[in-house]
Amino acid sequence: MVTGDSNYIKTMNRRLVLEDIIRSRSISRVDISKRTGLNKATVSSQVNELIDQSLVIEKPVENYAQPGRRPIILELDPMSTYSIGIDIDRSHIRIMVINLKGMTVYNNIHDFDIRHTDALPELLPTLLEPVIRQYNEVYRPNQLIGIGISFHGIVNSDLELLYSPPQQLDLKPLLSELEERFEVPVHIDNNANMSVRAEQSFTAYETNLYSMTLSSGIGLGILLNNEVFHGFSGYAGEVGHMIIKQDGIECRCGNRGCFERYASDEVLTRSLADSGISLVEFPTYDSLKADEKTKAIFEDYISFITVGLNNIINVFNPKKLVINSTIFSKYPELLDELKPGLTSSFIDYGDILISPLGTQSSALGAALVPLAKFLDINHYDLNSYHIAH
Amino acid sequence: MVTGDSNYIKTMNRRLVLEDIIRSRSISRVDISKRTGLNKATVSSQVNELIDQSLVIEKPVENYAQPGRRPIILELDPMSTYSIGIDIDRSHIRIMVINLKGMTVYNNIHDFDIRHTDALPELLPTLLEPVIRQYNEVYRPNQLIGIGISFHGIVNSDLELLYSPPQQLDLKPLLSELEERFEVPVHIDNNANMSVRAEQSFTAYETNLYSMTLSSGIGLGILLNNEVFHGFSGYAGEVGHMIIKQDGIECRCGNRGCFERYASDEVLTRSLADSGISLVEFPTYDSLKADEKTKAIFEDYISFITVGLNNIINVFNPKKLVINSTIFSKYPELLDELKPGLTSSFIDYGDILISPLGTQSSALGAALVPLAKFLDINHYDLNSYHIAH
DNA sequence: TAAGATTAGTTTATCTAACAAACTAAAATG
DNA sequence: CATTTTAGTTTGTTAGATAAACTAATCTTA
Repeated sequence: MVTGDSNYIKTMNRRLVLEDIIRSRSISRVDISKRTGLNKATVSSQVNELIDQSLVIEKPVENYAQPGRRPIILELDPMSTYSIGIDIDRSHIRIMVINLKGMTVYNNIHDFDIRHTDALPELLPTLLEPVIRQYNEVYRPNQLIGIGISFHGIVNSDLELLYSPPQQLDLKPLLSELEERFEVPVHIDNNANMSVRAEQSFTAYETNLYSMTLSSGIGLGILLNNEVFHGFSGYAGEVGHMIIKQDGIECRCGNRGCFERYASDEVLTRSLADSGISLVEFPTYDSLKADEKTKAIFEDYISFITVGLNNIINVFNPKKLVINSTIFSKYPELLDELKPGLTSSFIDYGDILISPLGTQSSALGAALVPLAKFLDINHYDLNSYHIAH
Repeated sequence: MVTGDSNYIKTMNRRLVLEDIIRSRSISRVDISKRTGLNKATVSSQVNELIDQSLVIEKPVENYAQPGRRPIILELDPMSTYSIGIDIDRSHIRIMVINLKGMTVYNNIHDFDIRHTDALPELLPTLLEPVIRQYNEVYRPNQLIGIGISFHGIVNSDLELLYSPPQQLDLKPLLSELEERFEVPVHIDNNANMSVRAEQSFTAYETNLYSMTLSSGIGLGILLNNEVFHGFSGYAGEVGHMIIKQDGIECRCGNRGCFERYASDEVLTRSLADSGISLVEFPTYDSLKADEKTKAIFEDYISFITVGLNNIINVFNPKKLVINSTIFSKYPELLDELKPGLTSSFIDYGDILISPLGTQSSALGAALVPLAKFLDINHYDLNSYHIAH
């Protein structure tokens, strides 16, 4: 059992200091002391250890006109370490490299076929090898601190991947292959779970945050108390399989009337395609609504999304919820049309946002996991940073 | 901000010790040391303070045949303090008194009419006065440590009660009236939230636990990390207003097709009444299924409950979920008929239980809140105790 | 029944890390 | 150039955890 001793409080206070440096971007020792409530001496000793560990660097302050000794500005050392995030969806593999400050320094997409998922233990090292070789030169040698992988399927507590059409894959061989090859920890999780971490770090910092991801299916990344909520065996957040219509359309899961059979981006795209409309050409929202048929398709889509959101909101009463959807990114007007449907007497929420990270969110979130583990911090609030895409 | 210092670790370790004494019921200092990992000396000093505070008593061990010095058995002092829990539903007020060990020492029901909710600031003191006078004599004087009240409606973060038909009541006058009159803290919450605390303490100890309460409406008490999850403004767990049928039956909340319009105990009871059947006479389940009409009513009920449970399970992936329902208590066979409906490919849960606490759970949970606050502990695991009903 | 074995709980000395207060450092101000 | 101001460091104190040595109390066995 975890007990309280001197080691415990030291780790705890180290975390407070480090989290504050990250959140503030640039901050002096005194200000950390004021903000955290820790004694100046405590902050000094903690900071000096962080500098010894090459995590934090000191910078002289510029344009300072107050009397008194100038503060020494503390920042994360961007040249300290780097982390790799990988997102594996049905047709692509995205590989991202981010530095300690969460800045994207590499971002590349490879074609992939979900049917060849079992080839990943050979494919991934091949793709990663040149990337790692390159960044080991940019940074101090061997400063890769970990790899995070996002899968578009359930990653259960036995480290198995469950995906559609109902199929199961043991991920342990892939993990050990990568961990042995590159000698770093490898973290895996579902894409919605990885996304919500990225949204917390880059979009909207909340200790409790929810990220609804609409693509081929619908998943909800749930962040409670700065931690991804996985449930008892890793199946939490499978909101795509909430039943919103009894005896409705058949779903791959075996039930009928699942939310994702009505409101996923894939379903909408297919409905539009059946009417001869492609969103690739990016028609304006007004032009789409001009056509009676597509107007009806969008209205249906909105009404189903509203039902799902209504259910999620009634369960979680979220302060903030982020929607990650290509359709919503293209047509933010949808959000305004949806909100009037969320006004029943016993419903309440703070804000619903459209993700600015889009399809990059899961790879970004995946890359954040090793960083947070390495730094031993609970949250990684980078909202004050400018993000390089 | 909460920082780590000597005071912090002392409180933390005190909590570990006290929680272990409660969970074990009877335990020696050495065993606490072994179980928590705390040093023997630390446990001794913590325990001695708990004894000084009259929370713990020492007892000689009986029938001990091992060599060596006999352990001194530690237990909570049942005569130390008491707590009051009140449940206010649509037609009754239940008042319970429990001691430090969570044992029920008083349990009484008064008639009440929900339409007179605004009369509570006068009514409650009148009902409580004689109870408190009596128990101040049984225990050391003035050892009431707090009052918890469970309401069958949403208690939001502004301390307002929202209930059906849509109505709003400011609870602050009631709170201050009671706190001034009896000079103890008063805690309020929704009935499902209070219930889930009681289920954790008495039915199934889990750090994450869910309790679905079916009565006039349907609520989900959500316990995450030993804490009731309220969401951003107190509206979390309103699963009764999940929409399970688009354009379905009109609900008091303003939407259509809400879960509780199909699966609440009240709805089933009314459907049966319309067919001339009353459950008060407690017909056997077989006799109910013999009649085609009632059989169909029950099948509908099960199918709707299954949809709601499916949705909750897909969101939370619970290890344990407790159903609190008069119908399920009467006919536990319903649970077996329901489970085959929860077997889709992407669903997983540990166990679904029927509450053994029944209609007492919310008052019990309400009484537990002041105890846990007073003891400054995170969980109150009384599952090893025999409960006196 | 007395010595030895065994286990429970206490006492003592040590250590760690936080803290308060006194200090030094380094700047603007007038 | 003395004064003021603020940042950061050094020093001494304190609380509480720990390990190890101790005392207490009991059973075992010769």
